[in-house]
Amino acid sequence: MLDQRIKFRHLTCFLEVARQRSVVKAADTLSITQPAVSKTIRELEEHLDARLFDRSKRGVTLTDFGKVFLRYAGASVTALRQGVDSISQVRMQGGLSINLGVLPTVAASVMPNAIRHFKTLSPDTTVKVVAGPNVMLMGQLRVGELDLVVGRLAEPDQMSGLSFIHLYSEHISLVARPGHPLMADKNPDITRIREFTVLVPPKQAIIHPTVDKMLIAHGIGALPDRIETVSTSFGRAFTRETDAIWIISNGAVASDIAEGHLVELPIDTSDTFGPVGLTTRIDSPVSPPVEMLINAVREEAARHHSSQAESKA
Amino acid sequence: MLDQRIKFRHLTCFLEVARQRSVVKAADTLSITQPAVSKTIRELEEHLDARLFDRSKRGVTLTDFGKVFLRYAGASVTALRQGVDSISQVRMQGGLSINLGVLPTVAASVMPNAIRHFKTLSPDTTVKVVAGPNVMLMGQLRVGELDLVVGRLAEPDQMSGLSFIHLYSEHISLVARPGHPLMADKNPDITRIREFTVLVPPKQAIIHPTVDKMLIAHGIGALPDRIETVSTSFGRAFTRETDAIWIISNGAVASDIAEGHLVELPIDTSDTFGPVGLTTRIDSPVSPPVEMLINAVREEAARHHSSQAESKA
DNA sequence: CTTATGCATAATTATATAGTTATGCAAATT
DNA sequence: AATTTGCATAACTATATAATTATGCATAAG
Repeated sequence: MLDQRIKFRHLTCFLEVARQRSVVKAADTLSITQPAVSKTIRELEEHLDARLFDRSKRGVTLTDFGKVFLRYAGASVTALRQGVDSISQVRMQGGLSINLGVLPTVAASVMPNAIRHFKTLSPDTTVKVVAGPNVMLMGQLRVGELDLVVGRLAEPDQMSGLSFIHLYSEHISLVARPGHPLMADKNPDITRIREFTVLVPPKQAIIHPTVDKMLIAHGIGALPDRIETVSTSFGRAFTRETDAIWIISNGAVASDIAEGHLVELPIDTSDTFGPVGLTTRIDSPVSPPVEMLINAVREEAARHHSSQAESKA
Repeated sequence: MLDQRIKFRHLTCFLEVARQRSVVKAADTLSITQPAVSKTIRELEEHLDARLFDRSKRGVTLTDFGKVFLRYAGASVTALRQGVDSISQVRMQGGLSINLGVLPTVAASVMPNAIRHFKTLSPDTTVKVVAGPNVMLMGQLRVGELDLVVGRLAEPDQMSGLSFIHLYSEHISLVARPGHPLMADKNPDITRIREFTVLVPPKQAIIHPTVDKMLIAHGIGALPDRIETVSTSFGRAFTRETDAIWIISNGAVASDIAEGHLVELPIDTSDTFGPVGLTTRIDSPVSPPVEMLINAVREEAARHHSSQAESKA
């Protein structure tokens, strides 16, 4: 069993000696005497019942046990440090905060419920929801301004240093208002969308290249009358009030389609199928609150997904 | 600063009281008296300079501070537990072990160097390298038989419960022996590959659907003379000795192409571009040794990638 | 061959610890 | 109103702790 007598004093001392490979130097930086360090290490070794260092006459080196233990000791100390820090953060700001980047696909579908659920579990954690061009969000994530970004998997070159957790996959849809002229036919000629204003994702959007490929694959090519927009609220309003066609990730309009506010054009978009999930930094392990949020999002995505499957059946 | 007087006794006691919402019950399961628990909690609160519980007359409840601290305390204790366990594992087996799944793309490119580098950092960790159909590897990863799988991103439906860390992206290549008849032309007609034996990835392979799509896109369709294989060593030998054409992820043959043992057919495979990376379980945080291996693979991939970029320039 | 380095050990000391039993006290239960 | 429940506090005690100084000892350096 875990020896309750182990104190963080032992671990920090151990970490320091391991780092410096020297009892004397460690004693110096810890501002205690050399024998105190020797004794602390010996105590830890006794508690663990394993030798952690090989003592030689020019410093100390980690044993196999020591090398293994080193990582875990570091993790343990880091966790406690974060815990102490979080307490003072709560004291200062009246609560922890999570900074969350949200892309349009999920902004209106899974996220509202996921965050609501998270807030029931952890009401005192402030969740700050940030929207914006994905390039910016990924940049903010990489420098630590965001803890988590939810949306489509970004292009490979933007993913360095980031980790992706898959939630579900979705395709891109072409939608229009109900009763749109193109839908008069049972099987409308898709190339006719050139006759209408088309709302397309702008260059910075994750789905931009995928949309381009799809259009080319259907022999549509450049669209003469196009509006580039990131705003789903604009897109939604504009599409419902005009004859425009909106090319947008399915998640952003799924509820509108389900409720009959928008209709999907019968075009094969299977090659636009792509993963939606959670992106985090790869270094700096996710803190417990962020982990809770991740779990909440995953649960909600699973629920969402299964209910979608039901509604299809 | 982190109060060095905090012992794991404090944390485990705190965790137990939080779990049971009761000082008396916690005292019982910890096999100490109730005042001892009260005192321990009070000590921890003094060390942290924050109240962790609200005391009422029917049990105790966590304060905001306590709720926040709970997660970190749990993480810290878990880490130390794992550390102690690892030491006994080392004692028993003479070393830690990591079970690693490797897909063909990286088996001959990044992984050898990555593992070599890792072994210099952690020579006493046994690395077990497993190859096989990706469906099997992902299954083993999910149940914990593997710690890590390196290769292409699997299909979305296989990724539930798994997390993906992107390393780089690569495309699929069509390769043949140098001096292959198709290469007599400068711009050979790609549909002529139907005249030759073609080695293709089998159904279970990750790249199978992508390859199918690509063939259809180039108007090739079903191949009359095909061999399905996962074995890169077979594929390599067979392709070099016959006029067969081998459809394989670029990474698996990159060095052969560079060294002139194989040549790449000039066919546009840009739509087969796909992410290569590390897949891990999403629950159960990666242990420090696995984390080290992940870092080694990432470094090696970065090096590999930059040297490839150089060789292109 | 001497000196310096680096760690271990011993002796010592004030303080902290980790429990214990006994008791108190307020709210909830009967 | 009496009792039970659940926690806090106090007083006490045997150990354990966390340092210290002084000293020893083997190796590496000069």
